[in-house]
Amino acid sequence: MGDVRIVTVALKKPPRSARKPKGDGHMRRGEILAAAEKIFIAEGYAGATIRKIADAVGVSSTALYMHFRDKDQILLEIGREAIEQLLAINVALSHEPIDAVAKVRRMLDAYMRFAFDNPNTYQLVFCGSSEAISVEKQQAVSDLGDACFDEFSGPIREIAAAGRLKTGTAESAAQVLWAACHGIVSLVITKPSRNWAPAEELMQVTLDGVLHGLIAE
Amino acid sequence: MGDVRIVTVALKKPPRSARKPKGDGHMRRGEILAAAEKIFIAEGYAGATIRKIADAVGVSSTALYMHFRDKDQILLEIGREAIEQLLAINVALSHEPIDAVAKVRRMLDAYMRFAFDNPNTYQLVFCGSSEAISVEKQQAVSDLGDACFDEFSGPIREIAAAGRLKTGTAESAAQVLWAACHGIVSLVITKPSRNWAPAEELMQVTLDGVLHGLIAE
DNA sequence: GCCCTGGGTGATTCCCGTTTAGTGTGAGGC
DNA sequence: GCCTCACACTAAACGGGAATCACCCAGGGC
Repeated sequence: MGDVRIVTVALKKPPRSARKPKGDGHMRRGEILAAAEKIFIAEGYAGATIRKIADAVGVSSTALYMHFRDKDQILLEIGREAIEQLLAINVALSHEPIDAVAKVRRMLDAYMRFAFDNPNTYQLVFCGSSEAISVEKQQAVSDLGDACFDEFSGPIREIAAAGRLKTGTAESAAQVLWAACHGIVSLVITKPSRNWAPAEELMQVTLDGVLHGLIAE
Repeated sequence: MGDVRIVTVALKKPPRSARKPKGDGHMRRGEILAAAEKIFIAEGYAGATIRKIADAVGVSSTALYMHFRDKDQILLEIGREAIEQLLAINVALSHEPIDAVAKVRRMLDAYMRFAFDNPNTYQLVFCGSSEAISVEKQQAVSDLGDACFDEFSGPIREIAAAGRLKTGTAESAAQVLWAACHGIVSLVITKPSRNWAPAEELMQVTLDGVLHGLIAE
């Protein structure tokens, strides 16, 4: 066979019917993540099955296990990347020269908008979309979540140190503030059929209420 | 086998004419619910499989489909019964001769305690434990949830009518108040490995914060 | 006594995530 | 230029989920 020419052509267009050629290094890994993310965003955790992802990549389902330990690893990797963005936002905000309360408000606002923009990812990471994902599997994502929370609780500790906390400790106040925002976005996401007030209004009422309720002027 | 006596006793039972519409059927349904509830409370949605429930009842898995359309119907029925209790509490509270704000606080307090007492049921009903449960399947449970929310938003409307709402409308305020409580309990339930402040403190800070934040003295 | 009915069953279907055993291929030593 | 070997890849299968099918059988109505 005149292999030389065929090989150069093959680099542009892999043969379809035959076996899919090896992906160069971690290229295949990226392809899998891209396909999985698309399906996951469109159809959620249960809808993103191993076989569907494999078909989208053009590869057998077994091949996914060459690159990821199991299904959860694929989806958690997607979640990890998304939360890195959230963390980046928080880090950026934490360095801005603004009042601690404004910082907290903008962080929580960004958090809620992130949730509304990435509902399936948000559910996966913060609602235990599938209760079956074990703790150690979630470790990488949980650590990032902790990092986000740490960025967030920095300004809260400032506020607490300034004696401006109306109730609770810095820790419980931070947890409650976070939870209030989680509450509204998770409910709106998981129960879209209820007739909610407009998202903007809900976010604003939540922020106003909870900040004025916990933090003194 | 000395079964004769037992049989004769059983024969006395049917008092009504025609085919017995209840008796066996109704009993079996109750048995299934009891077994399912036990397993569901212990092992959650994914852990309560059709086969496990059927084994616990001592019946083939197919038999469950004689009494329930599918698995979700069984578990949603359990959820429905639980929420009826919650609704009863809310109704009772709404008739107490106390201040509207106190009413709201006690309702939300009861709500959070209910969630902590029935974590799996709470997840099933309020966290979309399995995102795959379609809207119309949830109808019965959703209606009860709406009834609870209506009981709760009664006093809120009173408060709004008295001009004591610091921000938002009666509707958005009610949704935000509910969501704040949902947020803290759902996070604590689904992420038990995080180091949370004590549940009592979280509940109190949530209630204090959100009520003072949204409602004027 | 017959027959209809309805709860009950084992086998089956389809899909899921995951595993096993085997195959084609390309890079590297000779 | 050939052989070898590691490895990306595959088909097939496994175990276990939900749900369905065709049948079975005991009892009440006639």
